[in-house]
Amino acid sequence: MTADTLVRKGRKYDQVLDGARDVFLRDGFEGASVDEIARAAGVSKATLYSYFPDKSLLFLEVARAQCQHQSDVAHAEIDPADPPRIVLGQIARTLLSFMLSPMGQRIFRMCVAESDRFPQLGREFYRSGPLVLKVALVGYLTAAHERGEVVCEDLDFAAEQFAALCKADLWHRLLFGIQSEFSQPEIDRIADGAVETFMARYGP
Amino acid sequence: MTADTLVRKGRKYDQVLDGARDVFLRDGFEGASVDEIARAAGVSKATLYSYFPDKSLLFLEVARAQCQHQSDVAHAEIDPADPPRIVLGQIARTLLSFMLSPMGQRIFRMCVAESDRFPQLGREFYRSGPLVLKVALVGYLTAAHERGEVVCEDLDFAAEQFAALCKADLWHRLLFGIQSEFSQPEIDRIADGAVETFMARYGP
DNA sequence: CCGTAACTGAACCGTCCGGTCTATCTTGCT
DNA sequence: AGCAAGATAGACCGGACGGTTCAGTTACGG
Repeated sequence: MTADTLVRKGRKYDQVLDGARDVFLRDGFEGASVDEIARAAGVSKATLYSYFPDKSLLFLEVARAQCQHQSDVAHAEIDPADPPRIVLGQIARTLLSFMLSPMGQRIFRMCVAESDRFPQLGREFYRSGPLVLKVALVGYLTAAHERGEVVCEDLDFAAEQFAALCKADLWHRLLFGIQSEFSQPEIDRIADGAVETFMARYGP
Repeated sequence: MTADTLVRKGRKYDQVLDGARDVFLRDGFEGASVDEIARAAGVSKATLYSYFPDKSLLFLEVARAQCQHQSDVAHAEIDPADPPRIVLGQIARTLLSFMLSPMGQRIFRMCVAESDRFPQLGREFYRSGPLVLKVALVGYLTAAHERGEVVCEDLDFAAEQFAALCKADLWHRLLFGIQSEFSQPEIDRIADGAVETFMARYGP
């Protein structure tokens, strides 16, 4: 008897979660049928229901796991000694590549759509994603501030503005279906523009 | 016989559209049941189906009307002779008050959620809202640029950045259910911050 | 005031979905 | 080998939904 079988209720737990993640991210909560999830997971409906008492809890567990995963990824490696232009550029590119990825897009879409039905979903997503990045950014800005590399009274607000600048243009085009693929030059343009504007305001 | 009865098929057309708008905005496309729309509209299901051949077309018509209405509202009154700080502040407040309003929030949520099912929805929303505002902003910036009040090579990009700056902080809190009501000082803080940062980069 | 067209309410149909159940098969431990 | 726990397929149930139909009522123009 392995530790896994103790914690989880059986061997196919991960299969169920993986299948559910695929279908939920593709079709949303209402759009996904339990039969299809079971099929995608290669598992019978009875097995699925032996792990999760109902569809909502399965959905929340998928969302939770996905937020956790996002949270792990979001810990961008920041060297607090590097100058702002370098670090901000890295962060902008990390953020943009996630936001514009199919996975990032689907997660966001799902959170926005379902956060009425599942209020804790939006909050958890925020805490595990945007907030993590913001905390890291504020941490770095504090260090840079002490070195006089940034001049600002409200680093928290500055961090929010920087994140917002990364969402200019491309992100809305993606969200509203104007454009779905982005070239590296397009991405660089947004990232560099964000850094440039941020430094114009908060640079020494 | 009035013109209305010629164009539309009957007296209750507006009732249907109003009821449908309320229910769709509250529950989304899937979440809204035709029975409930009929009830909210004070109309029988048969009447509803005499106007619209199916639920999708009713939804699209509601969305179209709403985008049209949004487009009318989005035409902020801009005096091209005013200095940037004044105009940008006005625009920021107009944009913020719409984004943070229950209606603006619901429309956005619906567009994001349903633009997979209805690809033209996202595009129409974009064209009738964000794009209208952006065109107005670029128009003003061009005038200000010629007077030397802003210094910039890519006014289009600058306009996108300004709109993005208005979405800092508050908007995400609203979207993810962290906060639902906003005081005027909170809004002013975002608007003034957006103007300040924009002018730091693009001011003379 | 009458006829016509719009409207009503409710019953109805077929479909799909979430969730349950059962009878059978597989797996892993001893 | 044998047994218990878990997994399987699929039938099944109740209910909701989109959409249709129809007999009866209302409202309005000539």
